[in-house]
Amino acid sequence: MDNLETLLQQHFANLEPDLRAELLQEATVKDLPEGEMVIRTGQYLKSSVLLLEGLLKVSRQDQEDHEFLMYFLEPGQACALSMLCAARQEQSEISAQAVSAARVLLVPMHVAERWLTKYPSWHTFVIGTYRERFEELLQTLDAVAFRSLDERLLFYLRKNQQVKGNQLRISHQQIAGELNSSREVISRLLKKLEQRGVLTLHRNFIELHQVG
Amino acid sequence: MDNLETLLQQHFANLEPDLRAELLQEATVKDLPEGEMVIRTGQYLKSSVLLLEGLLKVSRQDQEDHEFLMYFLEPGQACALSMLCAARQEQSEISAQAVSAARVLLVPMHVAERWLTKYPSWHTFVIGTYRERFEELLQTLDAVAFRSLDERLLFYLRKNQQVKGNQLRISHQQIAGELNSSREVISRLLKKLEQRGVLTLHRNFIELHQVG
DNA sequence: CCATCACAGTGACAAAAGTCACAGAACTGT
DNA sequence: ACAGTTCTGTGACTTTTGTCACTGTGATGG
Repeated sequence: MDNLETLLQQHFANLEPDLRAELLQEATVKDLPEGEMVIRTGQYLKSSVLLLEGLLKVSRQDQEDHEFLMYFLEPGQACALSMLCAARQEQSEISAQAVSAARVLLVPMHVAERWLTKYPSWHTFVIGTYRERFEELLQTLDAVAFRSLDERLLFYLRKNQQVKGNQLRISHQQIAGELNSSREVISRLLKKLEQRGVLTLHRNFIELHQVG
Repeated sequence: MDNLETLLQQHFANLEPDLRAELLQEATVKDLPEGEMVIRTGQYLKSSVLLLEGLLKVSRQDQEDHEFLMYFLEPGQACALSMLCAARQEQSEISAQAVSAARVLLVPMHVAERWLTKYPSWHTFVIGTYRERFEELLQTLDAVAFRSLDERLLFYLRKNQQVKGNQLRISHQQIAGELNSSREVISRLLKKLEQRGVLTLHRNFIELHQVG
């Protein structure tokens, strides 16, 4: 597929050409409609996930109904958690969902491992992925540990803004879920933020104003 | 130093002999008295930290006085965060403190990078370090995000128990700091735990009972 | 056009955690 | 032995967050 090669070149420019070629051979391409789950909690992964197109939302879940937004993945990035689970042959404790229609590459575990020694650029990529996600995670941890819910809400909205723009099509219920809070509380806090002029509330979407 | 080689063999058995030899040449050994900070927030790191002996406490801090226990490092382990900061030439946002007298190896950044391609076992070690710490961090995140303070307190105590044994020499104030709470609250919760028979309170130390 | 449904707003109350004030107990050095 | 310090316990209060109950409102589909 011509299109595929272009995407690879565009978003994975740092990988050496040989590796890109082998990626096309060894990896499975998968197209995901909006809303589809790529990874589910409790699943055993046997592949690493690389994102070619679209937007993925990676979140943490526990036994009960709690879920929790960790970070977004954009094209050219890989899911560190998927590598981690795959490598350990353990159950996934996270889930990934396509926020918008997405196209991913699935690299089988054993291939990914082989490449680590074969291609320096792959190795760098993997290490880089861990590093980036580690930092994201630290930020999230900070927010949860040190900030109160209203600050975290703002943090959450900004994070969404970065990848989705100013118009967020999302319900209060969903937000509550991803911040592990309850709808009523989120409603109240959003109202406050509206009064402060940070955003405007509409039915089923929130309009963020530019930062002053 | 003979002792040093023994320690290396003992705790870093998975590293190939050549690498262990080179470690002795290239890395700086540093002895830390109890309580000493190895890494401070805001510092620029130029080395990765490997632990040979003793116990290190790695915590996160923010601008204000908040601090936050992330995990403990035991001999044979390396600080993933130190690798991360060093590699990025960024300011450290964490701190590491010797809980008991410790001996560490400092591997200069450029050497560590060179080894990544030179020694497969080093490469495996680094990836493994990221993975382990990633998982620890996820656990911590879970605790903070989903658990209430009394559960987190228990989680914290167990974590300490694993590395320090049943007798914890620690004040309520310190605990409060590392859980980002306040002394009074911790005192009260500890009292509850004592009533439940989980532990016994003494001045400046807490005795954990065996898990039933 | 109306029944249904998801979404949003709100008041009242409960629970969890943080803050303030103070007191006593145990250690420390002189 | 005594003063000073650190650690701990506790009651009263506030703030933040969660829960419950109920209302309104727009969308959608027969």
